[in-house]
Amino acid sequence: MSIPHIAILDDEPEIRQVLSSALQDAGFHTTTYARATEFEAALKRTTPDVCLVDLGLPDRDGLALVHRLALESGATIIIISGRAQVQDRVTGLELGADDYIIKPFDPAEVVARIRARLRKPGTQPEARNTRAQFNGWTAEFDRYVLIDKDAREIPISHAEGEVLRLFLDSPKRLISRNQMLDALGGTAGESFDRAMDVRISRLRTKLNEDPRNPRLIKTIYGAGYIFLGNVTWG
Amino acid sequence: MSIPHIAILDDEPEIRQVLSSALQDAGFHTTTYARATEFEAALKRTTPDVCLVDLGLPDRDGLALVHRLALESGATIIIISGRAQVQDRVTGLELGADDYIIKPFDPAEVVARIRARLRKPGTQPEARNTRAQFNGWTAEFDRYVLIDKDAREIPISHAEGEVLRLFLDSPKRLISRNQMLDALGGTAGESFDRAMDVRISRLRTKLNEDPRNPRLIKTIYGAGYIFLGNVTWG
DNA sequence: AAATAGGCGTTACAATTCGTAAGGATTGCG
DNA sequence: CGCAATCCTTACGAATTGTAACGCCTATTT
Repeated sequence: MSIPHIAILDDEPEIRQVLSSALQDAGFHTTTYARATEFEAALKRTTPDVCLVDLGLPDRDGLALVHRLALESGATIIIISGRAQVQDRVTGLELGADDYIIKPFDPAEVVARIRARLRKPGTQPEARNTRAQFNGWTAEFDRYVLIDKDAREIPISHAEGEVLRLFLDSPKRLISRNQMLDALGGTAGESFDRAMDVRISRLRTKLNEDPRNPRLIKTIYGAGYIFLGNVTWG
Repeated sequence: MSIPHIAILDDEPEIRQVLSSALQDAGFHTTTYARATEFEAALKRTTPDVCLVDLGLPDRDGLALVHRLALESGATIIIISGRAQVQDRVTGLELGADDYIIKPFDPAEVVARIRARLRKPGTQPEARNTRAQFNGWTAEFDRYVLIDKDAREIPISHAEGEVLRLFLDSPKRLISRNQMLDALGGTAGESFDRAMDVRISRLRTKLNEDPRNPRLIKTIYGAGYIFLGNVTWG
């Protein structure tokens, strides 16, 4: 499974910060926006899996934005709001929001509610594409093979494939060990992160990475990994 | 779509009454239960679309019930509870609830939250058809025959057919051994899962799978199997 | 009813996968 | 430069899976 992507739209920097770090700790990718215009511009390029929207935005009517989002994107929308009246909540939900969280909130509950959403079938971010290309390589995930520039096929194991798929789903983006662990169903084992090293090591071998100078899978000391290929799916 | 059916489980008659009439006014069918045992008995006959569960039940641990429900039924589960601590909510959501509403609640919000749930495209049970096609093959389950691209008929046994039908019902999805066992009425025998291997092995043979590079039935080490064909029923 | 054939679970053994351990290499910091 | 933390790699072995061979059971035929 790939890493779900959460968009956070809130005008208060502190709240963006709190939510973003809590969600990242929980294994999600996050992107934050301070204004609706930024957010809408970003939506033209890519759709997140979940949108956290603060209704108290200064530069736009938040409810109208929620409504449009719901109609057009199919993403899960969670409103965060200081307005606690039942009528506000009902209106928000009727206009298309999937959930409504009242400030002040506890980040742990936000995480739990997002997890509950993503658990349901049909909301998982797995478009489960089957083939991707990057830097002369082709990966075919239905057969679990890598194909190099000379059309030679190199089989990869399932575990290696899942790691590679994770990278290809989020290229040029830092992926922490924690994110890998729970994206790949880490059994929270004590030394399971060592296993992840090994998986990546084996993958690097098959990708002919030069250990001194890895071109595709780069290690960020103390933080995680980053995949540097130019990926196109399909 | 037919009229959604909401089950209400609460030991206080007044709350049952309030919820039930609000939901009926909103256009849902409702059934109420005062005790978990009643509720569970009813579940054996039919599954509601949404379950409203009060956690303060006297005769059972509500959370355990929620957990079991979530695992087995796939229905939407909404907890209603007087316990307002964040930790309670997080626990309930982690155990499989889809939403968590705190008493005292406003019936209008309950309705809005249920509507928001049912708006999402959910999976519905499909009619059990008798013929399916995939990747040049045709399977006919009334006669238990496989037909290859050259219109040659290959008989398959009942046990093989059941496995194949399971795959065709959930293509491109991981199916764990346990799911197979209880879908096919495995008596959880000690070494009965070995039998499943053999069934699959025989099925693969009839599908002309290359053992080194299976294209249709893929094994995922430690997890189960995935069927990769493009299936159309009918 | 006996004989026969096929379905299917069981067993056993070979092959594969993948985590773990251990030791070496690298990075960051004082 | 030295030390500690982090990371890489190799070898090994436990667990999982594939499949051939065997035998029990049931149904069908004679």
